[in-house]
Amino acid sequence: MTSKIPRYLWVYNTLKKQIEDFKFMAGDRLPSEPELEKQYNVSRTTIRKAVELLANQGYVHIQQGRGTKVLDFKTTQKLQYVTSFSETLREQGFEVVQNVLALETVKPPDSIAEMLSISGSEDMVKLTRLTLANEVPIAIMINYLFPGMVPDFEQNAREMESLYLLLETKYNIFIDAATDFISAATADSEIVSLLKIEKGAPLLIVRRISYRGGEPIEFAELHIIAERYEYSVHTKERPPKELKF
Amino acid sequence: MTSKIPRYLWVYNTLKKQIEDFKFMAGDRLPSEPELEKQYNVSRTTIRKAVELLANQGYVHIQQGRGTKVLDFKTTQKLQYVTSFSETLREQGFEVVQNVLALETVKPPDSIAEMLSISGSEDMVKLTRLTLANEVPIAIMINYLFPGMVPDFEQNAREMESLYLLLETKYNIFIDAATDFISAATADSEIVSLLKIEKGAPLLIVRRISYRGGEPIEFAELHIIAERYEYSVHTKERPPKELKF
DNA sequence: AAGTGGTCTAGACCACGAA
DNA sequence: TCGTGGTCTAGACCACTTA
Repeated sequence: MTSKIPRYLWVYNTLKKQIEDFKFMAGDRLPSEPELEKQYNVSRTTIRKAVELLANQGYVHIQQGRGTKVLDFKTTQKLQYVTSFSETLREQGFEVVQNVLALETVKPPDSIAEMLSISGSEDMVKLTRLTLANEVPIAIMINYLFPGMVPDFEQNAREMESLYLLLETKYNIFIDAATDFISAATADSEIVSLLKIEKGAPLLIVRRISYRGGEPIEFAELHIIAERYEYSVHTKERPPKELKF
Repeated sequence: MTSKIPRYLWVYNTLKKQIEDFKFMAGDRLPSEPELEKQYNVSRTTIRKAVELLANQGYVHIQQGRGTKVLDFKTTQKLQYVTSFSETLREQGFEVVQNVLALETVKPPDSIAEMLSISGSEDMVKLTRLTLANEVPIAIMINYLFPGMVPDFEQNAREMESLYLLLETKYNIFIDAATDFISAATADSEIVSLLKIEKGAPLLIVRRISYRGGEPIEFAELHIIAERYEYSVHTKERPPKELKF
């Protein structure tokens, strides 16, 4: 029964919950690895995998020779993963509505074709939406998708809550990485009328390429009203040592 | 002799080099794990650790039952790690100069004290610099540091190339994580005169908290001319499954 | 059914930090 | 020196994909 999930995940989740419930306080040391072995009755490999996950999520800090320190998990959480814009807003407690402004089939502009490493003569689905949080306009979002990946997209698009959720549930497409290119601009007249802001107001521009298994599967362009939303990103340790050959 | 570095790192670096040298082409499969075991004469654990690293760096994509696919490493590289602004510019081939505009000891503004979870009555070192790339102004950078961590900072600050490099070499401070809060604004008159741009020009605002071992050690605020620099970020897979208890 | 990656064990020895 | 985490082995069995 319990056997559906791997043991290291069970250990990970148990320890994580204890940290979140303050059974371990920030600054405390986690029990040592041999001790955890006994407590959970698993091998050291399994313990280490669980603790490594906790470290990746920012719950603990591992130090050779010293022990594993519990961190203040509220400060360094949940920022390092692929999420959609609307999901992030919802997590922050906003009521999010996405109004579809346009749904077309177009040949992508050269700049986008180049970023996706495609020819540009291939048709793509272009979805333009206005994002409102608590009924206030926040952003214009434009998504480009490959028609072959999303059959009958038009029917589904108009009633979806989140594009990523739709991709996962209806099309079984799971995005596992993304690259964001972040810039800034001032509002031009088209944006002004859609977002109902003054001309010249600052906008955050985010261009995102989403990947599954190393293949680009989506391009998105967000024009965000800077005064109403802030983008946050958590970056982690440097890559492993380079060797000189 | 060779024993200074762990074997999994050696395997990792060897495979990585082969991918970068196109010994394995994008789309190819990496040899299977048992095969790599034989080739490198190490255990499966060691092979798996090396391949896992490659996957984390975006060189390969691992699929259970199917194999490990080599990716186009140029498209998804080197974006997920902590780096300094000036280091990034240098990597892109610019000649970077940082002019120190001011070096003061101040009590941090409430907003910054709050982000760092400190009282605000504690003094901090405030360093204000103008960043030029190929002699063109790019950004204003303001750093707040704890005086206790950087004794004799004034002498070192004026001649450093990169703040992070100085922290590492002189003070043995290694930043291992950072959170960026990214926003946009339009240039006010103070910025206008320093950066020599028109009033109202779009700026990217990046506020960064840097951590070592879960403790905040630095706060930085960048005002970047949006037309001259773009910020990029790579995010990865979602966290492990949550369990319901 | 065969081959791939995923989980797990029991045990060994090494490297680092603190007392 | 002792206790911590870091590396590594040889082997077992499981889960997924493809044929």
